[in-house]
Amino acid sequence: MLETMDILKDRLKEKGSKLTPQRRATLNIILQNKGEHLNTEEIYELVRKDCPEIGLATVYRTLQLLEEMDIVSRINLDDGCSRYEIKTGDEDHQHHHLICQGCNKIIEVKIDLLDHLEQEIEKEYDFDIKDHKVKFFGLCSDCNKK
Amino acid sequence: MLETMDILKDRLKEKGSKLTPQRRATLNIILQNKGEHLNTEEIYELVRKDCPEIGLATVYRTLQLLEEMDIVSRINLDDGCSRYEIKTGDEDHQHHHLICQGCNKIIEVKIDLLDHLEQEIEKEYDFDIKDHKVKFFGLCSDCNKK
DNA sequence: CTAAGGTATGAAAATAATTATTAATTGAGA
DNA sequence: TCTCAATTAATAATTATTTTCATACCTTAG
Repeated sequence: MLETMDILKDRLKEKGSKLTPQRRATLNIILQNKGEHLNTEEIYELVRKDCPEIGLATVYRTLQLLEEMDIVSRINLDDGCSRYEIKTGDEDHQHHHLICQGCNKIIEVKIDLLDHLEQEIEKEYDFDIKDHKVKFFGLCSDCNKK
Repeated sequence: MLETMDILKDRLKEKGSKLTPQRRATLNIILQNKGEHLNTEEIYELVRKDCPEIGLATVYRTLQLLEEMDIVSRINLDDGCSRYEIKTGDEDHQHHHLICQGCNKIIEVKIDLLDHLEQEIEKEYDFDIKDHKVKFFGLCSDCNKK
């Protein structure tokens, strides 16, 4: 099984770019925090522990790069900043997010029943769907009890 | 049938707030541009025609207010700014957006098959869903031909 | 070995959307 | 009419993000 880091290295090479220590450190933080949905600032703080000389601009640039390389996805939870999570290669098992309006917790939803809906839209609107983003807002079970 | 403007007036009064000329002008622009998805700057420019002395900050505040009052909804199309559209009272007929990656056109989708999905999620995750946002990215029929 | 030319970087400045502050104005109710 | 909270315009401040720029780092050609 190919490690994510090797995949990144290959994709960078294809593009004439290099896997630098800064890029390696940034990807490592994201890998080590699978399940979290860290924003840029949080990633920056964590990366600095391994790589204290890194600049914030480099983190921004690296995250952009990782998104282009299809290694992470950017999540927008309407909280004023971008968050990132590692992409699973498993295309059949996309997930979406439940955002609790009580405690801001983020829960990942593994169900994906959108295929059917997509087909219907593609037919009816003659629109070639490449990607979708779905968010659900509401109250988690903890907040519901209160 | 109650006019949207009257609804706004009532809801503002309940809260001890007033329907000012600036607020009236802002809501009017949004009503007159049903089907568009104007951003704050665009709304500001249009409102200024009726109400030249209005400040941009007031437009921001008014849009926030209109969202709180459940009169408009804020749409985030990942283009770096908030856009707004009037809310239809018709809760059974929500709509979502197709965003063309070729020409940035926005198409409204009338189909709403998410109820089923929501029920499933509510059961499985014990999460009380209040709202959802769905966006589809891809290519519209025009862009597909090219 | 050394120069050339590209990529990558940190620091700082620039930008864009939005929010806070403040002092003046407005308008509804006593 | 008078009073007082709500509202406003103008401006400053903030926040997230991007760009600029001079420098550092490689790799390859000479």
